[in-house]
Amino acid sequence: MATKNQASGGVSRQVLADHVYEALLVALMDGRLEAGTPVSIDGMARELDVSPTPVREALARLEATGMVRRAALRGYRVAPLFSPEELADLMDARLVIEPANAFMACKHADPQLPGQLEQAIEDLKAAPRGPSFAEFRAYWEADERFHRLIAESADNQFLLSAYNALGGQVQRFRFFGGLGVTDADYAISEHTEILKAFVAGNAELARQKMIDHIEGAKQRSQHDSEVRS
Amino acid sequence: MATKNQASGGVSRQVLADHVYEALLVALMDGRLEAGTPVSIDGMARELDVSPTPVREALARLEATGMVRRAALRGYRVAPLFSPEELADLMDARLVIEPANAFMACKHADPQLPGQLEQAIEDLKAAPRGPSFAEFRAYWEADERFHRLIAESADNQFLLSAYNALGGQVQRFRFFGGLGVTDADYAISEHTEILKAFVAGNAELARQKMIDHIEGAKQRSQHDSEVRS
DNA sequence: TAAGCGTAGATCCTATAGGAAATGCGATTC
DNA sequence: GAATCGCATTTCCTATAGGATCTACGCTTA
Repeated sequence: MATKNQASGGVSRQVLADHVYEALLVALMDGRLEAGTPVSIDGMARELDVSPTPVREALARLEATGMVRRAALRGYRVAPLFSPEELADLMDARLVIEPANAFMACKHADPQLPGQLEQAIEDLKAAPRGPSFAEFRAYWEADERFHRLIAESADNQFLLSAYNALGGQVQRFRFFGGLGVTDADYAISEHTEILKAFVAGNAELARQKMIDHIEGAKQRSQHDSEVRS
Repeated sequence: MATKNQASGGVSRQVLADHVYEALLVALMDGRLEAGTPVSIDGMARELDVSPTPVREALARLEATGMVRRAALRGYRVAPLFSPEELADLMDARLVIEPANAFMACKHADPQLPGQLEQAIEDLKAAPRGPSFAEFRAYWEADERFHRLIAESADNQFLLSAYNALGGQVQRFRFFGGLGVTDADYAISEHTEILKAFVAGNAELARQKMIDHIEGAKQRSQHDSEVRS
């Protein structure tokens, strides 16, 4: 996410910290690193066959996403999975931010946006939905891209930061580790409704459809939580 | 901000990275590190007489606040000051998040909250307002505490994260470097209005007063931007 | 005069080593 | 039997060193 490979070149010896970040992300999403597990800097360095320095930097970045937590002089631990209450809180927070994003993005009326949104929906339809992160990663990225496109088109870097900070956008998908994606059909349908509002240029409708979508996701996530427990 | 000193002990040998973080923060707020200036890891390490490792970690944390930006293999640079347009965007983002915080916080009706808010207002009145960060730091902290108390009382960790992510709460005050605080009287008055709504337990009024406050701050910040340019 | 190249310096990135603190376990004592 | 103390191991934190890359400056050449 935060890293981007430079366009020119090709191989472009990537920074090690990026590899470590990626490896930790996959491990977290697959559920291999369970909630509460301590993440030893030295240990992880041995496991990935690198020095502790890039591991330290990768963990510092991960901490900002909320995936791990740091206690001074005690190291990092994997953040706990969301409780149903926290998941509901996350959706409430999204209900504050994302409808506003949709409204503003629709106001700006970027002519390229509808096409990009449609592409994201198509990718969502095509993506596999298996239980391992390697499988549902494409789904996650398509879903994320849809919401991020809207957040970016709102053209307000701070709202974008706020959206990013929710982070739960990432964490939410940790639930799918070992389960697979469960709400694809609903999500595709609701995304399409939002797209329609954008095509029509109806900002107020876009806001409302976004509300509908997130409230739907909220209810479905509650159901998933109960299944898992 | 993000760091907390452990309660017991007292001296509690702080982590060096925290000192570096603090030093960089002060330098940024005072305007000693101007926008666009490269922040050399090795150079900063020499200047602060530490090794590059804690500097690297401090910069990684600062990057998450938006105060500095990192280009892979090229190091860090001080993020540019906000343009008037960006400042307006920041206020628009606050208008999305903070009124919702106020509404929810008032709904929760923590009996301790009004007293704490009043204390924050009193501190705001008492704080000096000079042009250097050392002088107006107390003011900044009292203002920050007022808004943060409300954000925390909303009792939704994600909205709190979103509020933190704005970060502009910090950056905004970079404008006061060399100028001093300019809108203290207005801020105190508006904060008091918000407090009244909390005391009355009127959530809808709290939301509205927060809107009034931020819109006021928006207009005043625009004025400051013009003065500075 | 302007453009291209090469070298020197600075900087980033990674690895390694060592001191300090924290955790865990066993022995001792009340 | 339970609690406390002490030691060993693990882990974090910081410093130092070296290789790789980028930047800047001066020189050569057309």
